[in-house]
Amino acid sequence: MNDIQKVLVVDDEAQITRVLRHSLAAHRYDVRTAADGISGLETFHDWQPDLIITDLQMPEMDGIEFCREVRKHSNLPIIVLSVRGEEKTKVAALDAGADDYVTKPFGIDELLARVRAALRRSPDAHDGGEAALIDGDFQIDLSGRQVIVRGDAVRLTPKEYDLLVFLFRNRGKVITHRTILSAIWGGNFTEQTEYLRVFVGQLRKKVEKDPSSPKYIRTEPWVGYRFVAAE
Amino acid sequence: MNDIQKVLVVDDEAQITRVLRHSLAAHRYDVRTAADGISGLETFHDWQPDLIITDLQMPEMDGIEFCREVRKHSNLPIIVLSVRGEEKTKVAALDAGADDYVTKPFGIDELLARVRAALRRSPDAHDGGEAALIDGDFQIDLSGRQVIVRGDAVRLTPKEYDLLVFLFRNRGKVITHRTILSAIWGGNFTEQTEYLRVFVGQLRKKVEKDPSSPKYIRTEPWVGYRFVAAE
DNA sequence: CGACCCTTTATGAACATTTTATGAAAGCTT
DNA sequence: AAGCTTTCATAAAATGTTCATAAAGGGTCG
Repeated sequence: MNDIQKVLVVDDEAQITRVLRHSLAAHRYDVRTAADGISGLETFHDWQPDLIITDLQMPEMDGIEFCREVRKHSNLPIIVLSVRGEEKTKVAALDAGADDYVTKPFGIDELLARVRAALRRSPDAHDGGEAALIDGDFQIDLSGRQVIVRGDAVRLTPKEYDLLVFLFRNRGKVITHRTILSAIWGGNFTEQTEYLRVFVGQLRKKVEKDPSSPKYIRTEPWVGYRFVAAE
Repeated sequence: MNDIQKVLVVDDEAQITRVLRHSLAAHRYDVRTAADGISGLETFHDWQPDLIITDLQMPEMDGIEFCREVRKHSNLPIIVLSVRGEEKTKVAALDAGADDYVTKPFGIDELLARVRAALRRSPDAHDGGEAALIDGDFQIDLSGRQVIVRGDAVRLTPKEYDLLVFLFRNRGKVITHRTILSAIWGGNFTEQTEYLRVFVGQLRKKVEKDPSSPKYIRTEPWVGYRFVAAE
């Protein structure tokens, strides 16, 4: 888990997203916004946020449907915003997987407190599961934030760990440099491929038996990297 | 976790407790009520409920103080009810450890949905608060609030004890500084990592055989701490 | 007052991240 | 195939952050 938490705001009203982006950023959250459910889901998959704040009425896909889609892949906290105060809607949203429901207009301090409460309760929400075995030699314990290689626990720095987990979560697929940088370092670092090389190198040294011919973290020339799990 | 979930309702207005008891019981919850914070805490300790619903204004001990007390021993979901709509109060309650805040008057269906949402999110079966053996040298007696190291009882200050118990409850996992601070000191202290260092240092001096190379309370650089129990 | 606990502050050491530099490998062009 | 260009991997310096510890200041309760 990062020290700095990632919040995805999904709303079609630019006014709302602007306010939220500003307030959340001022409180040291890493914020991204999406204008509708479809692009919200995209950002969710690429960026793996720690919390989602979503409007209920949106074009293309409404908030309830959006919750359901997100819940298929993760149980990270979702806070729903809406003007509608009807009880049925609230119940539907909460039962669709939302964790909290805030009616507009809302006080920004209250929302921030609810964000804190939601995050506190789920320190690592998007760790879908407990331990994940890759093969006999290599084991990742998501909930314990621990990596075991050939029996020994390996000490990874935060960025190294984030990188490894991100690669692992997308195992099998090729992931572009851009995508990785955006997910681990944030949207302003998508050109810093040097970082990536350095950290991939360090990871391989700590995790691979023979770092010069890697088994798990393969490089896909001209494109990016691919994490391969023996299965 | 039991099939049937236990809900504790704390409120001094008999009207409210009656309605809640009735509605919750109708949905197959096991319900108990308490009229103030003190007896609420008692029932909490004796009965170990899965969720707490509490009013904010009560005689003896207000809802915020009550949240804090409960949080010292457990992180079960807490839903706060109140007539006061002031934002500051909401923020204070949420930062004191509440998971949700519902303003009266509320629809019973909404409250039930929020109860479902809170319970869905909380994987913690109530952890029995009895004695816990860590290994031959180190023993924590939760119900007796006592710690024994190599045969001798160790005197711990309140914060030291709370910290130790919190680490122990999350043993095996890495816990971030933020999470610990939020749990022990409350939501307004999540940046005071100095506190943490001081208290971890004191704990190690009292509990570890060799404080400079700790066996139980490991530091996970840049992330937090991990409590390791011998197996 | 005095004991005790909690909160601050200060400091050197340990550590992670960012930057820069360099050589090797891979594709493209002619 | 030779030469040019882009990309990859690693090492090592520079920068900034966090750790542990000691010790001082402040509050509280009897």
